[in-house]
Amino acid sequence: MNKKAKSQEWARERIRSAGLRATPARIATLKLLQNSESPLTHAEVSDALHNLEIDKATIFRNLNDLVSKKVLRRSTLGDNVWRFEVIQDTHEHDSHPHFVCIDCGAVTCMEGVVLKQKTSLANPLLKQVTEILLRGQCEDCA
Amino acid sequence: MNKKAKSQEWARERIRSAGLRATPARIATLKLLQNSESPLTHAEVSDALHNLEIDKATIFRNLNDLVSKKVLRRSTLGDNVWRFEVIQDTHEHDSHPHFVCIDCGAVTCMEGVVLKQKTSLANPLLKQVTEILLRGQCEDCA
DNA sequence: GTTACACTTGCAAACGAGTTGCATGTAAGT
DNA sequence: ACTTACATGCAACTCGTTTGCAAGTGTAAC
Repeated sequence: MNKKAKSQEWARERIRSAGLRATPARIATLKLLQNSESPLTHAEVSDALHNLEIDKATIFRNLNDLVSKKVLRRSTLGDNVWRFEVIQDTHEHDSHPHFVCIDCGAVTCMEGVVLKQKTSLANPLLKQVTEILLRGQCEDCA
Repeated sequence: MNKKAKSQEWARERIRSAGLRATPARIATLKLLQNSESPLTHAEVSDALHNLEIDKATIFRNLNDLVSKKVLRRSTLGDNVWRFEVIQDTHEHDSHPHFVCIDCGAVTCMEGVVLKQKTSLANPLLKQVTEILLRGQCEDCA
């Protein structure tokens, strides 16, 4: 099996195992994001797949569906535009903080960082934190 | 001078010293944000001041003007909506972490929480963090 | 292979945040 | 009080995103 067919099959399997139907639009979207080095906006995805003539609403729906199935991650750089990237299933992504570069959108995992109370007073809210997100400039963009 | 008049005078002075005219809309906006415990969106400001019947374009312009004059801080909390808060001119006006409820969207400021390295290894990325965002369920939604 | 149905799509219309042009109104220095 | 540069109200507009609905299509079961 050549590379292209492999990527195709990978995308197909990832979508199906998420409980979604492997439609051409979804496969193309996932392949595109998987091969991209940084998160892409809806517009960028739409643009890259223009030859397939997929409706923008469909792309939005697929991106959001894949996000809710934990196949993609959706983040914002502060420009009021969502960006999407494939969640690599190498390790558990819920437990550690993520760092989003506000310039390039790259998301990095920060295993070594943890939250601490400044005072001895326990903050009840801290117990309910499900995600920690740091925003700033990554080394490449600084 | 009573409390209300004091707050009014404070807002007036802060706006004027920023080089802007102290109009009723601006004073009301600044007073509101100063008395608020968490950053507010444009919609929330607009809603709170609805009895003054200030146009939404005016509120947007004022918020942005106050941001560019460094009176307010504008931040995005992951939902693609700008939120505004007064920059306190006390010695430590570092930005503090924000807690966003993933259900109701409520925002809480977490002054007492700080990031720490788990290991002794310094993470160079930490120095470039401009915003810390915690996401989870607030007490009301839990 | 055919069938059947739930899931997807395309289209268009609607939505919400935010911006802009322009005529009118007003804060504040004189 | 007068003047004018700055602010406001209004409406129209942009842009990203969502939604309702009818038509189309994966896919599991035959």
